[in-house]
Amino acid sequence: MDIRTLCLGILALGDATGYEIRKMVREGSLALVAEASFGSIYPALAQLAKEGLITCRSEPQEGRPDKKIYAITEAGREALRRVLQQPPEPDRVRSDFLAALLFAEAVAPERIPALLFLRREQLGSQIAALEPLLDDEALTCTQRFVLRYGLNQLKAARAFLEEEGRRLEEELRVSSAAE
Amino acid sequence: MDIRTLCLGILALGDATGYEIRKMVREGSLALVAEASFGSIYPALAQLAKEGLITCRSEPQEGRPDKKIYAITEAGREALRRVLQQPPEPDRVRSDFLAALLFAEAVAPERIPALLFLRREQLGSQIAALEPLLDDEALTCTQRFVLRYGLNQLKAARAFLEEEGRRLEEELRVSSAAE
DNA sequence: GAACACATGTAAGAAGTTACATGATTAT
DNA sequence: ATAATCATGTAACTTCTTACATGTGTTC
Repeated sequence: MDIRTLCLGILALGDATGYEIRKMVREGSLALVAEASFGSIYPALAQLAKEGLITCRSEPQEGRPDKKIYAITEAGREALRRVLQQPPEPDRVRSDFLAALLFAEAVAPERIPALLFLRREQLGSQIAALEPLLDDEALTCTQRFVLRYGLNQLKAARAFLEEEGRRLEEELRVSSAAE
Repeated sequence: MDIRTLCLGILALGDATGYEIRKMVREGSLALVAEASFGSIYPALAQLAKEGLITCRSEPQEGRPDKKIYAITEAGREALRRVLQQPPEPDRVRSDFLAALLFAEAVAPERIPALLFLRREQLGSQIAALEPLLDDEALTCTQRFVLRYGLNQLKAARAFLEEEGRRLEEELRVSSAAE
């Protein structure tokens, strides 16, 4: 899903400014799912507006640039529906942690316990950051579902590391002692 | 982790050609972790060789281009170690499926059951493709760990969809009937 | 008074993908 | 015969990020 479609989809959930879209992508349930920077969001919004898939109204502000509030049009909804008819691509996971584990075994096995520890920490704080979002009463049931899905995945990873991480460390100790 | 480092790491696991690296990234435990196309692998290998982090020996072949077998050097190992000293970045998940779910609620809620179904199918075949790899006796314990980690995540997702997917569909039926 | 939140936008550059170029061998 | 596998490489293109440009208001 490219940034254009992402912006279009977010605007289907409600009117927003570019700034707000960025915030949603960084903090909300959308953060689990996608990424986007200002440098890609603003041009995407301009393009969508030019094509009539969204509209823009300016709200004057003092001491800062006018707020540009974008709203999806019926043509935009239709375009989004067409995209959603396609089966979504498989999720892509890009895990530097797992890659580092694999490579560390070859060149720096002593680094592995630290990698496991760091990841457990990281997962813990991600979970802690996400969990309170569930308390928001305003969530739709699908938003709640997505959040819970994300939490489920993070917790599954943490549980795996708790249970199996020590076992891995043990195996490595044994095999390095055998040399 | 950029493609350069990825190639360097793979060569730390053993000598390989560009073609083989591509295969590992598509099929092995590495497929869970990273992606790379020929268009990025070949230039990366050429660059690494120029910098002395890997070496290249050519093996003549008939009827096809010479096989270029790359091997990591001690300088390469050292460079890789330096990279591994840095804490790895948090995993990035890019899930068009979850995004589609969120957006579908707004513009095409009738599409949600199909999305859930498709994802369950997709997870099933990913799991089925990965599971037999565990039988490979040649896996190092870390490679096995990574594979099992990946399987654990896929199964956690599938279990979540089995249990909670139906509940979501039910909730949506109720709320659409209420209109 | 330093840092962060608000607010938009552009331009240069990084990083990678896709498609092209070439062609034998092997399996279906 | 048609497609897939083996094998390398380049060039054009897409896509996105980072950094710059600008400035006020608010919080620590």
